[in-house]
Amino acid sequence: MISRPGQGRMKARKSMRYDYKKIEPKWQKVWEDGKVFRAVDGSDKPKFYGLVEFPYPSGAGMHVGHIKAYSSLEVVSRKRRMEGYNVLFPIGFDAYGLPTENYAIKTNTHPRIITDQNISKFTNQLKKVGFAFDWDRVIDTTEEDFYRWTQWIFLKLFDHGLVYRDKAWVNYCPSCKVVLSNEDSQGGKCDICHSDVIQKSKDVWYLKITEYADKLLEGLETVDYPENIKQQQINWIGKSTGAFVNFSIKGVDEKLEIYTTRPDTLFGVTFMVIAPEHPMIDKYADRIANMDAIEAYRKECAKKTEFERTQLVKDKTGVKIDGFTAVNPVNGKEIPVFIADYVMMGYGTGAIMAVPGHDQRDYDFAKEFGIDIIEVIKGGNMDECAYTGDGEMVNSDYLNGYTNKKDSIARMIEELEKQGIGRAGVQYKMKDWAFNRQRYWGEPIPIVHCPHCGDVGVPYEELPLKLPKVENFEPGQDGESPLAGIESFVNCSCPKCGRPAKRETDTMPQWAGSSWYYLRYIDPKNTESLCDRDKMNYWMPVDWYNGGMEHVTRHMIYSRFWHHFLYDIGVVNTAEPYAKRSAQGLILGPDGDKMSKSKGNVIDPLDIVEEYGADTLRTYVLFMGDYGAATPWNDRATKGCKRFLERVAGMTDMLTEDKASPAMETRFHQTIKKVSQDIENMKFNTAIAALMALVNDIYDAGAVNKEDFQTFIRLLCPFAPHLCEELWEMTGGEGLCSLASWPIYDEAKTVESTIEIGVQVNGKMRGTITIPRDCSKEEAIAAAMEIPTVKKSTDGKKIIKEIYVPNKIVNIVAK
RNA sequence: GCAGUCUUGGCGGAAUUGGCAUACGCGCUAGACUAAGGAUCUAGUCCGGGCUUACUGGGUGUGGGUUCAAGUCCCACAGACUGCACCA
Repeated sequence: MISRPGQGRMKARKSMRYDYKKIEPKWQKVWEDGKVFRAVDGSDKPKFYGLVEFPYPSGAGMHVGHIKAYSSLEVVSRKRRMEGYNVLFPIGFDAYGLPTENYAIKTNTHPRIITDQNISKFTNQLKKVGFAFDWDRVIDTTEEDFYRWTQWIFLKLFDHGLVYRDKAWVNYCPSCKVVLSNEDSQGGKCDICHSDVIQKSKDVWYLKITEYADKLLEGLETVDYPENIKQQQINWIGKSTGAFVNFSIKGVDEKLEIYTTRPDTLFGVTFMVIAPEHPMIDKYADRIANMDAIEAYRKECAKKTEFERTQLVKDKTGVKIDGFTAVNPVNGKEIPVFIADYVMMGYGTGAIMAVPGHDQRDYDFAKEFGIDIIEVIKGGNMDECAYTGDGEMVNSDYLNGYTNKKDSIARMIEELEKQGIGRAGVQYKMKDWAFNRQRYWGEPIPIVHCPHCGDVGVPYEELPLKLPKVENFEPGQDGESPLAGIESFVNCSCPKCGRPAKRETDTMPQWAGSSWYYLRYIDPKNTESLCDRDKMNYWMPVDWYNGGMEHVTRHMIYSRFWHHFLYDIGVVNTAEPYAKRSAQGLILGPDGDKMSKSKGNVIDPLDIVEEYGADTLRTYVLFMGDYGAATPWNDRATKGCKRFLERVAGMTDMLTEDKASPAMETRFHQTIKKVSQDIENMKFNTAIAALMALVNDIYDAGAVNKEDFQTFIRLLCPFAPHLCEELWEMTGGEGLCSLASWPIYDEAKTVESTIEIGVQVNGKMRGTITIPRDCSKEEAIAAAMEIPTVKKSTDGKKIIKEIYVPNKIVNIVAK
């Protein structure tokens, strides 16, 4: 070890050397003026398309969470560029949305103005952190030349029969006055304002995403997503296989169709239940004797939010329909029909066959209403609860004796089809995508309602259908869109017949623009198509997409659906848009709670940039913990990262022309390997730890070869690029550090010639030996036996076994 | 209820995938430099015993198992988080 340079001198120099307030703006200007991070079209180089979820430009500005979300691919992209790739790392703004509109209403300012202000605020923040985005490709989903193509895709979907309009029970938010998709109303709460969602009958535009359910499932097998993300998408799509069965209704010429995953339990059916909204009730209202009671029950259900409906898991309620009964098609038995709110209109056919012996909900209901319970699968106790396990089929005629569920289901479906009373079928939990919103700040839906021709698409050449400028953005009465009040917009002529017609006044949901934005980055200024085909062939698919776990089901499934559709109609060149997906963990407040304005624990990234510098911020958000895990913010630890960067700057006092020692050379090669691999595996925390450890070793050595120092600078550059540019320039590096080559390691030089390994006796550590790498067992055992403590603990004992795992461990088993 | 992830010092977290548990950082303790330190540097820091040297016992949520060897694999239990949820 060499003694350290004089401390006083170091102190003075260091503060001068690491003047982040001077360094950071300097290099940001160099990068921007030189368009250093521009993606090049028509390059011969291999490409890398790194995508981060573009932000919603809220008035609050950025959050450290945004910084963490972008930092991963920022580092990967910078590394790729240094490795010689042509990199596309773009950013844009997903700017349509309710918060802006609500703020506009509150402040009586046009959402356009607010959006522009917020975008410039975000842009300023992003630039101050030094992200290597290609600023020539910024997109904004609310701009005409962008949403023109969002509308274009909608029209293509419409032309291909994937858009339909229906009166439906929808999730409706009385506070936002808007129809919500199931995705936007989870838990019965509005995703935007968190108030209770109610059920309302409305005109709804649907996109037939269910038609793509199987393709979305199959596509998952071709992409590199983490297992938990795949699983979430699989659960969301919720495919189940089973059968549709028709039950005839006594006295009327009507079949009641149900869906079941266990058709083999048909002999155990003792009643049926239909959803309160089931159309059959109104159809036969005149034959139902207790219509009053049924109406009363329906009213009660409508009052309940979906959340309340799903909360009452235990107590089953319902009303027996007094007017018709059903017939079990396999045994001719007459069974009662109930309405009950534990059956949902939105899944299957809105009607079920109830098998109380083998479904807990049906069991609870049967107990409540005193209905027979028949055992058809052996193994449970019908007096206690429903038996949902496997077992031998009983009381089931031709199914008796079957013990395998697969076989009995197959046999039953065969019978159903033979007798013409049912068929095999599949169901999805995922429902069609409710696509309209009664709001101003969104893409107008390009449809004209003609009294003669019906719903007609706006001609493609008339796109964009511009969002008109209005004075008043408040939703109209009964949740009508603000656009409904603008006569000049509403009244038009039918594109087909030319006669007077009216425009659709609803707008698209926020998910529309984000469903295809990644394509526009490839060719943001194109006026002829949404993206040039050659450019697409070069850049697509997105190589790596990072974002939040909260977008894994909604945004990602919607955009995969659109992309699959565009692929089917020949617009894009790949079936799947994203080859690889990763997700960052949350940054929690210093108190360990989720950051929120109301808790007052939000960290503003610009405060950190001001106090510690952008490089410290960037390094800390990646160093703070496992990238995928939620980690609390720690201001002290932030300071630790700054200390590290100061020590890096301080190394310029130790530069020498002397060659590094063999040991130090090994350390460098090890670090290059470690950092390179860790970045690929998103283990940024250990990559930074490895850099810190190397700095510690260099400080211990007291000197560092100048070229080695430049190697170090290049490794650190993706994390702390401003400082590294400065040190690169200071040490006479050619060009920009950001464009320098990524260091390459020599595998042979990553290993020491002699290594220290542990020695155990009976599995207990007794010491270590230093031996040549890959040395023989004899040599290692002999060295191990020389250790006094090993001698002592084996003394007088018989050595039964000597285990030597080369370069790992010696274990001596003695008795 | 179903599915998935997880539980390691005072704290955030490492552990090349079965081979020296606690790397790196924070904090803390002592010291140095200071007029001063919430700056910087040095040494120490899993818990306990020990002539504080040598050495030694215990230790990765709990209990068991496999193995020469378990934070890592298997079984059971407890707890935390995330997503879905009367999905027929």
